[in-house]
Amino acid sequence: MSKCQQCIIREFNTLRSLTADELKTMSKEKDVLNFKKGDVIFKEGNAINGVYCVKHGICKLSKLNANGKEQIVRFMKGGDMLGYRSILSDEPVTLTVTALKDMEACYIPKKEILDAIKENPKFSLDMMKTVCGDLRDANASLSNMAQKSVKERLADTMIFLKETFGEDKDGYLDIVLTREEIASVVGTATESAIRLLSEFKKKGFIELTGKRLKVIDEVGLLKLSQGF
Amino acid sequence: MSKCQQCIIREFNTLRSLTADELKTMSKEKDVLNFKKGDVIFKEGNAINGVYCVKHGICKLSKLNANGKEQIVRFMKGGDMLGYRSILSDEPVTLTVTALKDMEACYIPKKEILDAIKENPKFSLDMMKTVCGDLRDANASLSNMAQKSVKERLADTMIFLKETFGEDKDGYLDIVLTREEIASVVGTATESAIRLLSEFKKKGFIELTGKRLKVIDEVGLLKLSQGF
DNA sequence: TCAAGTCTATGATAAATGTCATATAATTTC
DNA sequence: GAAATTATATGACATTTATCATAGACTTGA
Repeated sequence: MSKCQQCIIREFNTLRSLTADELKTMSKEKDVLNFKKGDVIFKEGNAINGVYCVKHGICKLSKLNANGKEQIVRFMKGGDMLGYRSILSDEPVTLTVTALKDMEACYIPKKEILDAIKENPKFSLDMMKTVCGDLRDANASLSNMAQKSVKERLADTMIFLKETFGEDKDGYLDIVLTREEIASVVGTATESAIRLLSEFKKKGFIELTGKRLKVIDEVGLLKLSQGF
Repeated sequence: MSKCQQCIIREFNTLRSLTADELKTMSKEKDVLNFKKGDVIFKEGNAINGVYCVKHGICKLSKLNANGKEQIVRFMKGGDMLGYRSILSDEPVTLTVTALKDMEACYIPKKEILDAIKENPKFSLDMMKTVCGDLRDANASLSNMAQKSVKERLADTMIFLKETFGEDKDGYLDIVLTREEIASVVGTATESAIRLLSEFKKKGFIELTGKRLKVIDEVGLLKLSQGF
């Protein structure tokens, strides 16, 4: 079984603040889980008893609204911690998490995290920074969602996906989404997203090959996202 | 000078987890500040070196977007803590805070808060719960903003204002907002907000007397907010 | 491999929302 | 308290966005 102490991904998240001893106990208590593309890791309303430390893969965090439509609230990838909000606030999860690529994640029981918070102020503060960062981003998204047009938001999304997930050797985004999922990030109807993607392609901002997507003119997209 | 130990408001926020000793030091270090309606407490981009524990009054937290429009992200009232995100993540503030009513708030230097986090795990965990709660709310707002119509969001806002700020003896909401501010909460144009308020009034959901606002049919508004 | 299902694309149209113009009401300032 | 400013209200219209319909492309599974 892999040891947390040797896990590289740990350097990218709050677990970096743990002591060697704490890591050892965590390593003993953790489970290594695998998920296939499409697997649901947990669902809105579920009670979970641990956090998931993502090693590889990508997942989406979404909320189902009254009329059955999915709103993607954010993505997570290697290094991110899933479910910490629920654990920390001792509430059921409020988002559904679905794998978008095959994933490997370590399940760390609640107790380990809460103990570490009690014992290790550095970890505690680091954890707070993570939540605070998420909160800052959520507020920024809220403001954008409220005030930008669909076109501007789609441009934002293209840039965000490139910056967050990078490109493969051919320059295509290293994340594959359906048009419906793109629409659900942007907060619009699938048809509207499709239409605007075609427009972006026509204007030379992006390239489309099936579901594969390449950002060609990031500066242009940036300008567009700011309303020019 | 008032003592934190005897402050009732403290019972409503994370400071309730502090020990008597911690409260004593905090009391010594804090400043009591007063703000008039309209005063800006801090601005997007400012560096602050402490948090504000609100005793009385109401303020709005907003973000200015590229085209100069204000987006109200949330409100705070007695018991809430302002600026903690910036302190915890050691970043400038990302929101502008403006008093909507005369306010009294205690300014607590950063050091006191960070020390308490290091020393007192209960406070630390309580603090985390607060941030996590804010994050949950922000995600929910994001999803609503993306998927609900302006009319639905306005209905939500009316209910939210009633639940959060209550009513005076005449049944009017205990918060006074301009139409522009209402629009800025909902995320729409001022004229659209005005039009829909008139419609709500005509349909008997609310009563309008100048800026004073009364919710008459909360159930009706709730149904409307869910798309009926 | 083909049939069924899903996804993407696009036109036509409807509905929602924003913008501009204008008028009146309320508030502020001198 | 009158003039100036700001806030509210509403009409007319433009623009954006959603919805419905249809068709072809792509996947998937028997």
